Amino acid sequence: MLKKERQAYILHQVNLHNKVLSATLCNDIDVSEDTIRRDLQELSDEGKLIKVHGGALSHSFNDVHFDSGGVYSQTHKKTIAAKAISMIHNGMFILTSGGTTIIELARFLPPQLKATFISGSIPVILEYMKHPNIEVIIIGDRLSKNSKITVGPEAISKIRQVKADICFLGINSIDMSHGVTDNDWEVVQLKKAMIESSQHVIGMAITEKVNTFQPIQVCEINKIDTLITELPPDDPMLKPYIDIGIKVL
Amino acid sequence: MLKKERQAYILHQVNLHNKVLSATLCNDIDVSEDTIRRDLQELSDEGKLIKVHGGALSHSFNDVHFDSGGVYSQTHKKTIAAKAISMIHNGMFILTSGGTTIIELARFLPPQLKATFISGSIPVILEYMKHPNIEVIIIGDRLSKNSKITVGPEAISKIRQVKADICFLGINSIDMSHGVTDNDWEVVQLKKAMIESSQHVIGMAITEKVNTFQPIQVCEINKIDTLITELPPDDPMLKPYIDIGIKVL
DNA sequence: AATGTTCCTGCACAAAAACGCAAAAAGCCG
DNA sequence: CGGCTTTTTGCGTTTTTGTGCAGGAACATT
Repeated sequence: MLKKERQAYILHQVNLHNKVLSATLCNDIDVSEDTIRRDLQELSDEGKLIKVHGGALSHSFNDVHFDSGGVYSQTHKKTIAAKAISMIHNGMFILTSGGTTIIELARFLPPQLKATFISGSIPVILEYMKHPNIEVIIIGDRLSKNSKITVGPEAISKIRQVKADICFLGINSIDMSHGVTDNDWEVVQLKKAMIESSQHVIGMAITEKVNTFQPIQVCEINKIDTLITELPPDDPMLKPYIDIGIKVL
Repeated sequence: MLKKERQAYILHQVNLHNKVLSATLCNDIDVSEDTIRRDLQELSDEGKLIKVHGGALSHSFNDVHFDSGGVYSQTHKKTIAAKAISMIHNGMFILTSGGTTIIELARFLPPQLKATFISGSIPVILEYMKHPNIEVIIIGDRLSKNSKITVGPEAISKIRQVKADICFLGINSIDMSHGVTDNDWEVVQLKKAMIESSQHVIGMAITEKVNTFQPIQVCEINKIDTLITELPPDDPMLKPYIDIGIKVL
């Protein structure tokens, strides 16, 4: 069998089944595994497929690209994400809500981290999918098209079954008297459940959102254990929060 | 034998078998390998064939034709999606598996359609999200990084709780004796549950996948109510399926 | 940490291609 | 016909290409 012929066969198989094992291939065609590996290497160099340990993947199925769009205040959110990541350790169970801040968090998780992330937010899950080591648990239920997160009683009951080590909450509004507030009733229900199911609650907010409030309350201010903003912890704006015992990063 | 005559013969052979070995040729015609090689070189320069180490290939054989977007056999898959859409009506509950064929289906749902789609496949859900009117229910559980679909007992039990009107199944392999088969154990478990929970099971497969099989069985052939391929229903390849009572579109 | 896979590197060997050269064949023309 | 050029072909030698094998590194899984 000619080399090109063989490579065409391999490509065909990959495109047909989205993945292919080198062991299977060297069995199908009658050549050594080295040859298969070299073929996969070449095809991979040509960008026809993605070579992985033990075989290859189709290129088309693999890269799901989604418009994250221009993220508002992205540099601030990256600062926040970096601080948040310092609180994550191997083996943790971590609940995360939705929101662009959480997406940034998901995007910058260190590659060697091994932990379990639980979420119902599709954009966040997309970022988790790119990570090589973390385990991802998806909360199922009805998909809310606005917030791109699963909402409903089923989702809430699933969250209640979890006892997470920490919970990262993207915060839309927070102030001393109203606590954490938001404007989507269904999302608020979810966040409430997440807070109840976590030993440690971490709020993440850019300072534009600090000291503002919205119609629906997520929780009292004292439910938040740690607050992360893009400012240094000694900024006067954050002092009231520190004074009532919230840890500020 | 004249040169022109010889080259015509070579071309004929290439077009007939899609490939040709220079060793075979110099045996058939009685000339040295150098001559054959020179002929192949000339024909290759004229673009009549593709010269490779050890012989030559027909041009059609070599180039795997991708359509726009990089999805393999996309036009076929669009044909299939169009046929599948004709089976969907307002108000239906619809279970869908994963796979590129289903993604095409999701992408081309008519905008005015109002129905409920249930799925655990992230790429498919992304397409559903863009639709203005449909309701989307997400099956939760552990996310399998390979197949980008939620798998596990929780997902299966959720599917069991559903009684869907129809189920669209992306099929990896189907043949008369092995039924529907696949190569990922966890995905197979899901598909089994989907079949049990649906009143009408529709298999979607490009014909390259018809009459092939893989290690793990999803279901017997008779569990499939309707089979959709890119071919017209009267194609002889599909006759055996019609004969055992499967509706073919 | 321990184990079995899979991967990469360098090597050897065989098959095929490229190159140069010369002989043979064909064409051209007086 | 004979002499000339041009084309085509075959043969040896050198290079390149394709393939398999062994040993150690990297990887995944327990």
